[in-house]
Amino acid sequence: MSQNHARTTRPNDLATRLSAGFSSAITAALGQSAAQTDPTIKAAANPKFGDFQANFAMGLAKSLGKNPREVAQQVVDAAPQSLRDDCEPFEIAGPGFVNIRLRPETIAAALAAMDAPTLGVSNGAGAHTVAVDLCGVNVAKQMHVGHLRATIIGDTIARLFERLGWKVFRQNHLGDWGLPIAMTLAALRRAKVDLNRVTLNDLNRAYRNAQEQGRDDEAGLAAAEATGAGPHRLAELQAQHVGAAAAIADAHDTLRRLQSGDPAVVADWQRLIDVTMQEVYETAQLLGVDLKPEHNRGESFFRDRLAPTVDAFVQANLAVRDAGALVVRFEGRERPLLIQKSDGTSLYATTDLAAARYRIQDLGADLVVYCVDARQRDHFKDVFDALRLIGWTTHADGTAASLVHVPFGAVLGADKRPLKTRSGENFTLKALLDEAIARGRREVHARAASPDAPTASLNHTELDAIGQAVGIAAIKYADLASDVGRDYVFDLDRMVSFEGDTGPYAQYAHARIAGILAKAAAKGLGRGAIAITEPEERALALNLLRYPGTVEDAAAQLAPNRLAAFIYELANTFNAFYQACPVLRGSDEATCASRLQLCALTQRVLADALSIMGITAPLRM
RNA sequence: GUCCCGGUAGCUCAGUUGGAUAGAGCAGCAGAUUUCUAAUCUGCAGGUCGGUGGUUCGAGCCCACCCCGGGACGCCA
Repeated sequence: MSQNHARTTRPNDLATRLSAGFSSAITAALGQSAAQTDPTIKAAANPKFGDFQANFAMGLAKSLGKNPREVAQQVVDAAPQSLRDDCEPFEIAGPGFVNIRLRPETIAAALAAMDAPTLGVSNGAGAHTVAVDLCGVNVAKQMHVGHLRATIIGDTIARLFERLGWKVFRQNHLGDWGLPIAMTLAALRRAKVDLNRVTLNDLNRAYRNAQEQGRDDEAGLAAAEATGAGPHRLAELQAQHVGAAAAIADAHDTLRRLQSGDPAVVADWQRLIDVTMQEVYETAQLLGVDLKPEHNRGESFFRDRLAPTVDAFVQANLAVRDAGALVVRFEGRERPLLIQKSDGTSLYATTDLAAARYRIQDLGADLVVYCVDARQRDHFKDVFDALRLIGWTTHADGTAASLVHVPFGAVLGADKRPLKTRSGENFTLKALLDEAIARGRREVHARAASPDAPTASLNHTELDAIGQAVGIAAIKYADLASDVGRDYVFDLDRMVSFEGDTGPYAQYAHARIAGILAKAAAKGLGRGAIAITEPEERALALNLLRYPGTVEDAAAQLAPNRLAAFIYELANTFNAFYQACPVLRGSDEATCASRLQLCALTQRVLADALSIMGITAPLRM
């Protein structure tokens, strides 16, 4: 599951350096038999234990039949000079922990090394390729909260890999083909609707109506007959039955004409896609998500690959007929994967198989990530297994691609049930975003009304822009900050309350830094070498140094919440630093220069981390 | 019925190779402001980590069983 190729060796990383130092110390002290022991360097659980701790001694002592504290002492005594130079004298504590406190010069040097355009994040220069399945909208349907998650989680994962220098293919697997679209298209054409003047709302309504028209209420008819419903009700249901049959026949006819390339039908179909996608792109832009027409790889893109896909499974004897349908069976699993319906048409699994093959073999993806609703867990498990059975996960050079479903949970309302409007419909994404932006703007305007607020001099338009950034950050951060696999309650009050672990809190820390740097620039104050003296400076510095490793971990684990946790910690330690360590007032020139440098680096890291989540950081708020 | 995911403070959640006294935020209480942006900071209080048993020097984490909640289970996607 873990994508280890997202991790690289960073010799400048402090934990990496400590780990290497202790490894050689262990070998020197205890011989080759212990050479494979992981020093297990971790950030200290508590600042009073130092900056890092090494936990190797207990396990090692166990296997050697020795006292853990003695083992720790032996290893510490054998520490190479480079390790001694980096650290204060080691302490052995508790059952055998080695407490590690870095010398301030070590921290300062590491910060100086990090002060490069990359901020210490390694750049694989396109050595690896990932395809990220995201967004997944359906043509003629409004985006709702489910698409919010598929879109922003996918975009963040894509950005994580981009930041690490991977070649990234965003894949928007549109629902733009098949009977549902044909039903909508047929209904619109029957009604002679002018498709040059329709909005997505119109399409959405047509889609719903078409679905309802097509719903063949045989069960209702049977029940009505059985319970002796009145003749009026029976006639109604019979009419519905007949109407549904006609609508479906029309849809099938439309689908056939679409598939055979009837120019008029194809043009109308394209128009539905254009109307839908225009709004999708607008929403993506509003959300700070990189999603454009070139990322479209919808169902229609794979339509000519479906038959060959089915054939390949049949040829390989992996698909068998069952009740007229074609299924792939798996060892030790009851549930088969259906790849062709009994009427000979294919279904979503078929498209997913074809799409995965395309991503691996045509795009050359080493890793294929699916940001899709958690309810499709079993589906992807089956699809992935089917792909492995037929061998499509292997590249021409024999290397294997990894397939990972990032299942995300539902967005719930206050009642802990899937978020719905009062009338029982899904909230459109647009409505949610509009509300969040309105809230963000209200807060920003309210604050700007105070004469001594830094934003007091800004005009209405400028404040609106900041408010929009705040509102969007509130929603995105709240979504990305918890484990994506879990459901969460959509509580706008909490998200835009601007207190605690929120996007606006991080933006605020960033704006505070920007304020200091602007004042310093106005006074002509320069930056200088960083010197770590106060505990708040040390805490901030150590957090900054964790950034490259955090980006790699978040990518390797496909876990945006790791990045969010880092952002919160950084904002938090900065605010504590801000409180305790004056930068511009009451500090001597060298301290001021050092702290300005620390501020500048913090701002860059904060902005960089937020940018991976597609969140903008205003200079004033 | 089978399978999957979850259950950690009043609420919302962190906690990945098993490590010291289980951490945050919100809500509550007590403090800090002639401010480098108080959308902040400091402190206090709050826990049978669903339960039972097991493995281990050591378990929120690993194993077994059970309880509770949610979800998925061939011709929708």
